[in-house]
Amino acid sequence: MRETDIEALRQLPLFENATAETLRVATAGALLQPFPAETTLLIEGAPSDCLYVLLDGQVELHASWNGSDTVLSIARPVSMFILAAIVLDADALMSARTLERSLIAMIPGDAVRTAMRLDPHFAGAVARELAGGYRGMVRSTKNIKLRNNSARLANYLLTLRAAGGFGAVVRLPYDKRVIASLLGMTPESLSRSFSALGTQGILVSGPVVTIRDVSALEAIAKPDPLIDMHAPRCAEIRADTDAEIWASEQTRTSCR
Amino acid sequence: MRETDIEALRQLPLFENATAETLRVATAGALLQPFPAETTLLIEGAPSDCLYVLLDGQVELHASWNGSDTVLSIARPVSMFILAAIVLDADALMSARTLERSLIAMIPGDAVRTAMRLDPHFAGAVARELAGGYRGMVRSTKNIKLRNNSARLANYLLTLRAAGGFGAVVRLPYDKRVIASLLGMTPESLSRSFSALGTQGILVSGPVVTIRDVSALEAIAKPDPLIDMHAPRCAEIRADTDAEIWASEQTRTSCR
DNA sequence: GTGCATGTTTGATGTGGATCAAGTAGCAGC
DNA sequence: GCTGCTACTTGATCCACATCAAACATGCAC
Repeated sequence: MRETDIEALRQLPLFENATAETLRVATAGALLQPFPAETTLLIEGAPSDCLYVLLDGQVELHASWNGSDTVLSIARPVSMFILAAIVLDADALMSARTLERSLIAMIPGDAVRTAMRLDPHFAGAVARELAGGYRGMVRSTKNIKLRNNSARLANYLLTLRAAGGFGAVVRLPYDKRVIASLLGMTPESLSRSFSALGTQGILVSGPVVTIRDVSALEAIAKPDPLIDMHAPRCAEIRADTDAEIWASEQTRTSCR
Repeated sequence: MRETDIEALRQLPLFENATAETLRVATAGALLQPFPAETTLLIEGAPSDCLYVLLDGQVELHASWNGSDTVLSIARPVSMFILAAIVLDADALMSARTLERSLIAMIPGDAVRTAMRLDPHFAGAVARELAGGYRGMVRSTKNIKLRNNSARLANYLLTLRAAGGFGAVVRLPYDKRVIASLLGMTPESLSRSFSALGTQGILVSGPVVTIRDVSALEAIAKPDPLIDMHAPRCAEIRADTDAEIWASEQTRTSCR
């Protein structure tokens, strides 16, 4: 990777405050590579050789069992994935697939682990990143175990609205079938849940959703700060399951 | 806490290889306290003041939304909980409640974060612990999103069997209603799932389950190493969601 | 434009599992 | 023993959601 490309990695909270030396060690042997859409980068069960950093595009993280498949998270720039597997040098638990043409940095796992050993501050940053990811998964589990399809969809729309600056119009960031799987339902059920929301002032036109009555939507969603990320925010969502980092960052730095 | 009590914390992978100094810093101001059964230690949404280490007993980690409640994990000795919240100095996402009389060490969060800053090796141990917890949550999410009630129960029984040395008889470690919630179903459904397994050579008598035909059970469970922890193991399960650590440890040390 | 693939919606139907309700078993206290 | 409490089971019913199937849209290749 070129020097300027490596600097791009500083957009990650993980490398934000890293010393030049740590960044050099951590990214030794890293590659920057574009991938076409619909490309499988990693299959679950495979050893995790390198940490992936998504610089541009979209990557779906999914898993399968017994012939069926579910989307666990979607990475959006700039974010990384399979950090946990890298830290433990373990097999990946998810598969990764590009949804669109994506620019991805691949950092050898050894380099990351070496940097953790050498730089306590970096190891701390890794720990905070993983803590955020863990909490994202806890939120996701609560979402799935406690809420029904309508409530999950309603909260998802509120999350998008918050991420998009609280406008009345939100744009669905990926195909509805992907959203359906992410929300733990079938595409048919998502479609029906959308039309059920039609009576509550939600208009859907392709990927564009218009929210005419936020309080009606909230009445269905019953949002909860311990599950959702609807709070006013400064940064964009980077991935559905590791959005915790900025949430705590934000608290500390008062949205600056 | 007394010197000898602090040594007990070394049973945690987190402190296993910590220097005496790090252990001293990390546990500064820690308290050791017994709690009666059915005691709420922590309510979700509360600031996480200290890291809890369960030395004896059982603690249920649960969460609620809109009047309903679900068990997310159960901590068994020796394990810790709410590490992620401590690392980020964030509000707890789960409530914690003792299921039986429990002996618990409470370590101030500041001390843990200070130790992370001072000792890179300790920060690395925290990162590995969190990585294990994250992966446990990923497994749990896959379990819930991909499998039905029967498959979840069947795999749960296989997990207990593996943890108990692969004997034909396993003992349910907690009340069935707790297991039901942990597995994401109602007590009624758990009861019916158990009786459905009766035709497959599973006998249930109170907390004792006899597995007469493992392959029949496996045919229902379709166990998957990327979801379950059925593999032969040396250590006991410490908690349902952070059992990943020993799995990787074990790989490295060949079960020694 | 036509043709074809892919994604989405709509309709009909089925079912896994929740809910509601009653009954039973186990156990502590007396 | 009896009483009361709690956990669990069993039965009847219901409903949220999945499944199956067909129609409909959208976009692209040509």
